[in-house]
Amino acid sequence: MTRAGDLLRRVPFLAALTLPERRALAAAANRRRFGRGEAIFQKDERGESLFIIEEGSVRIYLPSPQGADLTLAVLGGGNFFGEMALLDGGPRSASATALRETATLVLGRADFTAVLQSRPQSAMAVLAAVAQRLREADEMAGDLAFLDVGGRVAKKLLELAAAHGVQRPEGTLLELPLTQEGLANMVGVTRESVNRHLSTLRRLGVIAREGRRFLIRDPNGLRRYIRYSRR
Amino acid sequence: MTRAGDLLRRVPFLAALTLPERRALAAAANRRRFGRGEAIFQKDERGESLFIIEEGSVRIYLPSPQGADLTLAVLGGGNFFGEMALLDGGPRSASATALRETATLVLGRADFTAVLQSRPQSAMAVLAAVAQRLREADEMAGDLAFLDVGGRVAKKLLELAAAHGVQRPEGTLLELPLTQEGLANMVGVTRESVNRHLSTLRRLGVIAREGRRFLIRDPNGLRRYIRYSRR
DNA sequence: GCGGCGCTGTGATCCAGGTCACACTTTCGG
DNA sequence: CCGAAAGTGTGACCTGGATCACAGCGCCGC
Repeated sequence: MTRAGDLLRRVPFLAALTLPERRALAAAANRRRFGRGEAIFQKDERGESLFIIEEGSVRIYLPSPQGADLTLAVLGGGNFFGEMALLDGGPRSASATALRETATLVLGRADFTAVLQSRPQSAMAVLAAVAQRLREADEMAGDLAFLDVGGRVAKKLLELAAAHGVQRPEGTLLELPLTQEGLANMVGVTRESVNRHLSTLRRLGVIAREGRRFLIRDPNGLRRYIRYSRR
Repeated sequence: MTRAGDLLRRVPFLAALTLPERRALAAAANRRRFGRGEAIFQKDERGESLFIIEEGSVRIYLPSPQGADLTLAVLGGGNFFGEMALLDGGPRSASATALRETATLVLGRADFTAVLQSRPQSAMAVLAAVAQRLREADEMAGDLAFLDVGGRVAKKLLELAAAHGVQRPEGTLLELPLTQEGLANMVGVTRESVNRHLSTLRRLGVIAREGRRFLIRDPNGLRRYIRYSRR
């Protein structure tokens, strides 16, 4: 219980609650753990719960009728997801799976809405978070429409660097181990195309491989690689 | 003022306000009119206001560094826009222009947040609306990643039919006059490609031109035309 | 320490759709 | 009512990226 209380204080939209309120919420919530690769929910299911990530990481994606799918977001500890079905009453708009061993707190609709209704600050924080996500979604659509594959790959690498980068003397190292297939799903192309662009970027000395992670030697090289070729 | 009061009652997220509150809000708001084609705001500007459409219609779009741009939404009377910059404090995430003579009510940040903070119902309604938009944005990204041009065109026609369609004995007529260029900007392709797909759809007897509008003879034909070819 | 499986790298091929160029038609303002 | 401007239809061409098909490679588990 104490652990959960601690967690909840670090979730922005619950920060406004008093300690007893957070305790009560933690008591009301269920905990669920998911193994690496385990599905949390599927697009189009009905959904009545909000998930808060205690520990681990979760991939939110649109499944494609064909094999491949499109990764919309990868979320880590302190983040929440699954709110959309609760807010607008529709079915789940995307699928979610755990990328590794992940622990979550699960809030039912009633508890979630109760918080939003009683705490204007919480509602504002959720509003800010959802607006932020909408912003990112629109940007993604723009990238798909305007950038060619090379540009999308380069831009995604920069984003990942900003989110998960660690400074090193030789450049920025991307923490999270990422397969080319994974990157391909983030930018909506085939693995082979990603491979070819990474090869040329490597040849240009812009990036390098460090085991299963990427080292970004020259961020400006990446920026220059973003060409608004299409339309 | 009375007019504005009437309008405000029809805006979902303000429905919870009492009449005097709506009057006060209408008094606090400015009114602005925009001519056909006039810019309302530009992407990346700072924005401190929310717009409520009294009458007219507004196109929200991402400008492309090259000429073409991507239309994210076309909004009509009773809708609001410009909320994102207010909610998350960022710059305008897209540009907006009036498609025809349009009258708006403009709410400053303070008035908007005051309503959200004092009326849980209003906050919930805005939350639902924003969630809805996020849903649509994600779907758009999925369409750009998964559908070929023909599929995107067909799907967009179906959406437009649902939103602006009028039943006719021969099929569904799309109210809003729409140029091929306009349609191309909605699905992120060139005007020429749209033209070719429309031609084959017409040849198939699925759609027909009725002056500047479209007549959809066979919605199922459109549905069949949506192929998840890519990836 | 070795066998296998998941990842990476790359060539060959094909085609959807972008680009350019131009003629025809409709619409609308003066 | 006429002329310009906006919108439509189509051909020729070219190219980015998908698809298919393997060949190394390295990491992991037994």
